[in-house]
Amino acid sequence: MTQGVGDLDLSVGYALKQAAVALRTAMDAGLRPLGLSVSQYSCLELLGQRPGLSAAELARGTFVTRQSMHAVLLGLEERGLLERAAAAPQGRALPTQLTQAGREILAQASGIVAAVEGRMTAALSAAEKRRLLADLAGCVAALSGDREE
Amino acid sequence: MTQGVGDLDLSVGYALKQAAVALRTAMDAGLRPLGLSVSQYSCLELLGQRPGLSAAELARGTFVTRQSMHAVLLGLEERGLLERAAAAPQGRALPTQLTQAGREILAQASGIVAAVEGRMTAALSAAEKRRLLADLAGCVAALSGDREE
DNA sequence: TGCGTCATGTCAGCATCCTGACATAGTGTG
DNA sequence: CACACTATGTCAGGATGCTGACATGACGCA
Repeated sequence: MTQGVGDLDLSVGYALKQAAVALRTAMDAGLRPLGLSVSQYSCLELLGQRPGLSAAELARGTFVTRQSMHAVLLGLEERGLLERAAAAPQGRALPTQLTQAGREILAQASGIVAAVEGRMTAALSAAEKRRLLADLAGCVAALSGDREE
Repeated sequence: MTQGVGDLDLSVGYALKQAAVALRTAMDAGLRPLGLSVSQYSCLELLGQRPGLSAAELARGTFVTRQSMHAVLLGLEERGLLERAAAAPQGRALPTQLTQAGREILAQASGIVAAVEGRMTAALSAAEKRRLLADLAGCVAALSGDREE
């Protein structure tokens, strides 16, 4: 046993990586006119949907480390797209909110990204989309949670 | 119009990114004992299945740029895991091949990665796996090929 | 033959993201 | 109260990947 990976064309992992790269590339190209990176957009989008999140919460929501999110936040704050509380109202977490400029650029970016995602899933019916979502969620759960058995 | 992305939990792109990150993290953890990064493993795996590929072909096969692959090849060559032809037998492409040491470490790495992928897709039947593969391939095709009609 | 185009290898610079580490604030436990 | 533990923000260093650029070799076309 201890068989290898086998034909790459039959590997879910290979296809997953390919799809993720294709999506990231398409988003990057679409967002470039706005001067936003995918990471910056992800941060804005999450913050737009859930105002007041802290840096650590934003990091978990965008699947990066606190340190990476910290750098992203510094850039966005310098551009005036978001504001961070100067002092922590509780604990050490500093709540973050979009500024008016941030909301405006997010609206544009969100439309662009929605178009990209729409193009990506155009060939899928609503039911197929839900199925794909469920499959991906299952893969995530299988990888992150259970450690042996 | 120009609606935004909407609820992230219903976004295929969000789930795709999450799954890709989870897979990469799991592979990274599994390969760390061997001293291999995911990029290095990807290169070795592709080279093992298709010996003699050039750097540019390896780059396309692992979804990175030629420049990134160049750096990966330098590291693997220095470790004695692969050999590159000194001169180009045709054109400028330098064919690359695994050394014996490369084949040995690839065998171990491939087993580890296969186990990770197996864990990821354990909940899926063979038919569901094919369906997921087809869906992902469809997403890639929809994003990469057609530029407006 | 000469020229334009393309693919490849390579160098330089920049952005992103990671691990490791440290200080601080809250919480639980003896 | 003292101590351990966790969560958060932040700094430092290194690894990785990208864009831009340049030179070289192969090919097609006039």
